[in-house]
Amino acid sequence: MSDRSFDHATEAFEFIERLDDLATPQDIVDAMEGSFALFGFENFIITGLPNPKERFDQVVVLKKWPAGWFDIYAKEDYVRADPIIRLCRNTVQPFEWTEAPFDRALEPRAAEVMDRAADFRMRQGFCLPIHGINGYEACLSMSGVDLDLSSRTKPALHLMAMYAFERARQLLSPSIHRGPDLLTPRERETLLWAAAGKSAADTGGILGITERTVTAHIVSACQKLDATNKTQAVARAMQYRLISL
Amino acid sequence: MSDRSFDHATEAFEFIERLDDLATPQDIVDAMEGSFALFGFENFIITGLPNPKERFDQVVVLKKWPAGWFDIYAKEDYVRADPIIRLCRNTVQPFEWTEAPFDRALEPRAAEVMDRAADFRMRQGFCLPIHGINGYEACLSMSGVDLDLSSRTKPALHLMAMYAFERARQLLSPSIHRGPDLLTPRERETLLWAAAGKSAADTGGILGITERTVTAHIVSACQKLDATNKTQAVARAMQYRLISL
DNA sequence: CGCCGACCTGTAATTTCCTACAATATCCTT
DNA sequence: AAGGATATTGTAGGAAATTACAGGTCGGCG
Repeated sequence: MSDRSFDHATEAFEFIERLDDLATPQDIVDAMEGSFALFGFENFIITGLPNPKERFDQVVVLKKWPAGWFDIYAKEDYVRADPIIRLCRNTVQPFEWTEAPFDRALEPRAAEVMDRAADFRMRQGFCLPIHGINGYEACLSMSGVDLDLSSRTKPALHLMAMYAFERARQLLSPSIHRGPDLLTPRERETLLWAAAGKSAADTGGILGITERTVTAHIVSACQKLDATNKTQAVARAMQYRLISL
Repeated sequence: MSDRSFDHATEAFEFIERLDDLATPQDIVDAMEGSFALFGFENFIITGLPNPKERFDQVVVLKKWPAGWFDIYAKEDYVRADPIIRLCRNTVQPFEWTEAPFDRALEPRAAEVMDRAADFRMRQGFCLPIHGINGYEACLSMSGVDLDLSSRTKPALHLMAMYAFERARQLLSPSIHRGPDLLTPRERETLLWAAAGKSAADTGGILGITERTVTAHIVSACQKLDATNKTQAVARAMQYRLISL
């Protein structure tokens, strides 16, 4: 789309100025809908990263998604398979949906979510990972059929998205308390030593407790993280940033 | 500061476009100097966060600072006392220097660094914390005597600073590309399944090879990653971004 | 061609992990 | 005072991982 005629730079900065006057989350959704539409976007969502015990709908901040698609996405738990979400955790820069890699043969669920999204007019997309003080926080993913994505418009969208998210955070701040408290301190500690290559006996010696107790904490963490063993528990804890090396 | 006549929005986006053509870190410094001067800034620095064992000068990425001030700042180790740096670690949003709190009575070193900076024409400032995948990464702090800081110009500066940092990162870190060769495809693959909670036997079934062979790959990866066991190997591989979930 | 590295497989001994069964103590909240 | 979460420890057996031995094919490169 090259024949759209509006000044994306001016639009972006005016959008940001308007944000301060918005009083409710719905106002932000409306403002985003209007401004993003100029770039060809029909849908968007601002969502956090659900840990294994959270449901997708618990971490969604704002959204304008096609009726039905959200229900399907939540019901099928597509957030666990979505290659967009995965790339979000691993990059800082905004990216187009086409840049999120997945293997159709090895990851049928990934292919499924992308294909079904396309059925809801979410064919192309642009995604903006949002990183905070403790790393990955959220992403703003927007999509449509005929997008205006160029090296000139992307920074404008980037800027708009950042400030929209920040405004949403301000308005919703009391309700965004998402939890580093999934794991207890002991569970984090034992996982941390496990990630450092220590056996349960080693960790017991380090922490001054029995090997058996260490195992108990690891097992408890495994249950909370929905992991089948220590290795997966460590991987999950790192993935969800419950521990950091 | 209010009667400057240039279009900050256009300037910001043109600055970003120019960044792609810059080939050396010095080019970026020159470009930043020119564009930031339009807003009244005379000095700026992009610096990482030094851990207790690192010296300040080891983590500076780019800088245009007054002659002498950098030496003083490094020699006095002011980075440990600087209230700007402290606030940087604790906030995501850009802020003015005046917003960084410190207690003149309780923190004489903090007062000292701010006072001495002012002697070098660094009286007012604007600071942008940069958070990456693993949390706090760096900050871009810029300063001058007579700044153009309004709710209209701040987002422009914010945008320019972000993209300038990202461009500098691209130019300065071949370390982003280091790595994918460390592990062989099989080693990555086996670690990936291990991170997914699969046993060696499971992975063997998935990959169509023997449990013994899977173990061999894991052991090989452990040696390369200097890990004592599978769990640590997975943690290291994730830490160094050799595998991603 | 010979060397090297990736890839593949085998046996066997030892260590570590995982699970299932309990049980006690503390702290905090209702 | 009761209930719940956290932290602690025990026994014991089967599953898995780790280590150490040894050997095979294949493709690229000097």
